[in-house]
Amino acid sequence: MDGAAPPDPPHTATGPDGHAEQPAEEAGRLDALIAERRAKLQRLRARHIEPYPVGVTVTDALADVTARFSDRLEPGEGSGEAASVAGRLVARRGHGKIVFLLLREADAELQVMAQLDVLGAEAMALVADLDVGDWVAATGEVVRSRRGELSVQATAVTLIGKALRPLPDKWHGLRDTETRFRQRYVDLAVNADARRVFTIRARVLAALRGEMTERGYVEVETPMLHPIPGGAAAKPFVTRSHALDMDLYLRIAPELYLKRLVAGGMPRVFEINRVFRNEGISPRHNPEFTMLESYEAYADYTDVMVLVQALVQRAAHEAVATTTVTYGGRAVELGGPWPRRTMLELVREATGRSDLDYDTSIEAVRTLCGEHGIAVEDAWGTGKLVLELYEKLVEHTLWEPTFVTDYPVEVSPLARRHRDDPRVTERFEAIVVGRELANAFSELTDPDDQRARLEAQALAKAAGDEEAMVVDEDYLRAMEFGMPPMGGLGLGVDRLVMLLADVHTIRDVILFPTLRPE
RNA sequence: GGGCCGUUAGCUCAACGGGUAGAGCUCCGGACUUUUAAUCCGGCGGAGCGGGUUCGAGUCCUGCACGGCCUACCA
Repeated sequence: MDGAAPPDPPHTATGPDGHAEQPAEEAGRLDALIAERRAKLQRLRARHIEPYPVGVTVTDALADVTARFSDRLEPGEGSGEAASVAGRLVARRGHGKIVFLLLREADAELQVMAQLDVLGAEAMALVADLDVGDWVAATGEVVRSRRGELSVQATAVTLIGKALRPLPDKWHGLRDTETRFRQRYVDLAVNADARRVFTIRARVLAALRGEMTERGYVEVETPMLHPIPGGAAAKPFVTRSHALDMDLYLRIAPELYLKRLVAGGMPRVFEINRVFRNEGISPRHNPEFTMLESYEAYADYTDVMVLVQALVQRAAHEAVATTTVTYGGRAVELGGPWPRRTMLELVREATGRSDLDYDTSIEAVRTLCGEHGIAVEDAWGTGKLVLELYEKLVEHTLWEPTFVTDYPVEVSPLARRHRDDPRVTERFEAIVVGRELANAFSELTDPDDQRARLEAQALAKAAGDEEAMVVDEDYLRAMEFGMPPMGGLGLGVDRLVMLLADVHTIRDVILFPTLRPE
């Protein structure tokens, strides 16, 4: 019985290929692809070829070669000029004794021809082991192929960085949003649109810095770690200093430090850098985002309006070469002077209550909010209620650039009271495509008024408003030393990039947006 | 934070009233000295994680994870 081996095992029938001995590999497809490339790596090392060499000599940027020969050479013609280029191998077309390699460096692409009778058998064997995704250098004459493609007729092809993982589909690219954000290196490698957006971002930053610098503003760097969070109404991130044995806050705005600098005698300062707000994450909100803030002595908010227009228009010119941009299929004209509208008149128009004013009884304004389905809180004064009406009814309707001016004092604790109306401040927000792009005011420079406003904020905080400000005694001391009048600005750089790049989520303009770990 | 939706091969996408999941690209082997998503022949590869219902679950229920959208807060 125990010796009666079944003569005809029913489950081991093998096909003509007969791989019955192979244990069922549980490793997935990806592991197999990686194993394949590792095998190539081993073959190279066995031939004493280093797949991760130290720096290589590359004399020509791909973009320079393509530009230099863009309108030269007939199909099949050689230039007699040599080039030494490098890039990522993004496509290969093998024909046995000739192999076409497409290299990409940034947005430039150039074909390399690897030909048996030019390179020799040994080098061709190396070319045969190249994979899409590898970093490759090539040297040779710049020629135009018979079909007219500018090419390097390689006399040497060198692997300069082996890729062990496969790149996504060459045609469909990478679409999965999560992978695009988590593995931005892959997104940038295969999606031209990702490169386009971040090129725009770089140009916007350069344009903003250029305009500010030319206008005589000095770029400064103020603390990211604040003992007291201030300068905006937002929940901060808290961190811990072991050396000081105290909590510190990642800044929610650089505002109060920049104003200290103006008090100290720097009449025009600006800073472009990250701020951090511990609030919700959404297609338009990332916990860390980039702000341009600037302060100019002797200026008021009307001067800042001129500055904002100049900044946005210059950024548009330098990033996308026009001030007429398209956002979500709809045109926006960023050029020309932007209209100025007070918040009150916009709310009057939207509600049809031409008699509405900051003196209107609070009950009447609450009722008005109720009529428009706006939930209100008991602690809100008339100013906050009017702001709610504006934000819910008006802001999203302002497509073309608009300066919305004269915000209520109640919601503007750092802005100077309006010279003609103490109930409102000399503050504006620049609204474009229904979204706030910038916030600015004639800064409050009266230390007594400032103290009163901060103390009101402190009361609100004590009452449970997590975003209310706290009293910053050192900032008040700086004010007491005397401040010149000044105009201040905060401009959301990410949103400006979104506008100019025509993208609709902030994660598309931030290289590594905040995500939960995988 | 709340609601809704999603997760199928390395990538991009399918299919089915619950019955052993298909394609293109990639990849591997072969042919090919001018391709352009090269082509031709052949081949490999898969249900986010965990429970449950069921004779049988990728499909139904449920928990978790991650993501997307809306909403709230905000910029």
